[in-house]
Amino acid sequence: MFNFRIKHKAQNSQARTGIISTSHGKINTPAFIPVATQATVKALTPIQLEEIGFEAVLCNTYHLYLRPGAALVKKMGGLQKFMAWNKPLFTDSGGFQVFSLKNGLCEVNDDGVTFKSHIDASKHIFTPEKSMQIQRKLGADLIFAFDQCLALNADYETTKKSLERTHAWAVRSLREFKRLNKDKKQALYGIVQGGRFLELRQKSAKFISSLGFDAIGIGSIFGDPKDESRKIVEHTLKFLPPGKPKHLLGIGAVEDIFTYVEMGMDTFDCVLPTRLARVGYIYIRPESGGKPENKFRYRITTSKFKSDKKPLDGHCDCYVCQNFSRAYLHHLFKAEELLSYTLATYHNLYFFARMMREIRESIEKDKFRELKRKWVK
RNA sequence: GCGGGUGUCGUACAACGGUUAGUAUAGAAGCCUGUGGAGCUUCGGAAGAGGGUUCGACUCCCUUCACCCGCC
Repeated sequence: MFNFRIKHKAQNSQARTGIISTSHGKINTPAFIPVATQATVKALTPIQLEEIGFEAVLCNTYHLYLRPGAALVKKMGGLQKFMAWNKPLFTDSGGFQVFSLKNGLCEVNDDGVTFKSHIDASKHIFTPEKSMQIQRKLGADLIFAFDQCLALNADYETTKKSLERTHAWAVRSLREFKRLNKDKKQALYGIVQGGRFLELRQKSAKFISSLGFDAIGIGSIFGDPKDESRKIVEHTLKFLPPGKPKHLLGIGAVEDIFTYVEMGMDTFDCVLPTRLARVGYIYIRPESGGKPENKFRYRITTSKFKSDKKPLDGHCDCYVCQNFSRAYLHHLFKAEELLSYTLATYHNLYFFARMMREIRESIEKDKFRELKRKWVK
């Protein structure tokens, strides 16, 4: 099942709150979706994710297809059962991972993408149909059409060609999805591409909207340069159906989230808080000095924290900040102790969950602008 | 005690009688937006001591000190 209900629209911006309903429960939007690449949000248990307050995570089709394999996941009862996450779940289509494979490990033609596994260099092919079949076997509630991701600096002709391909793949993805999804268990996001060209983005937005996807994702936005990314998303949104959920793929810088929530985006997935946690970046709230200039974070590994008794963030009420000092986290990172990953990830994700909760509350009280001003000016 | 060997960044190793003594790792600082417990960038850091040979010694010689191995 799938349903999206808009709860509240802001008065002086496009920001809104809503609820995405799936077979595995609800997602209150705007929401940040942590990435669980290999069917795990690295270093955390599902119980911890729930405790932090997340209602959905996103897994990667590319990784799970290569290992342990979609058939195995299906045999184990589906992704949710396999990873003990009994809540809404997304899978990415594999398009981006294939795109980001290094030094020509992949080759794209109109049919699909041929690529070599980063694990054992074995050869594989992804087509829109194959991506749908794999995502069906994995069994996530919310899945993505197979698209071609492109670098933002690609020239017009390249982008145009790529967009035509993505559109053809969108049609094929949807057709295969409908064939497989007779029981309506899953919902499919179409993906808008078009690189840095507003004209192509517009064309893509209109085309993808016309196909009848359950929801829309916007792809190939990389956050920087900010002005350009903002213009692209803003322009794209003008041509998308207002009543459908909109997901911004791969975006997760704090400043960007405020920007795009204000424009009307509903969900975001990003590796930033988790990946950065693993190398010692700690997010801090504005009350503690977090601001766009420092990207709301600092590095706990710097030697000045060696004997700092304070919590990671003095204005954070998460489990980590209530119980551990910066000195302890600093030590764990220096000693490469496993707990460092868990504690830093827990804190960073808590930071995001709380921020999103505050964003939702502010929208419903018509105070999003004030909250945004407090965070990003 | 005798014989042999080795002394080079914190650690492990390298080269060479002649520009600025190299590499790895550790250290310091920074980067990461649909993969990355990985990776990348930058910086700091060394000839055991003393003497001799030589235009010039980390390199060759001597003394001394330290450590290692073997023997009694």
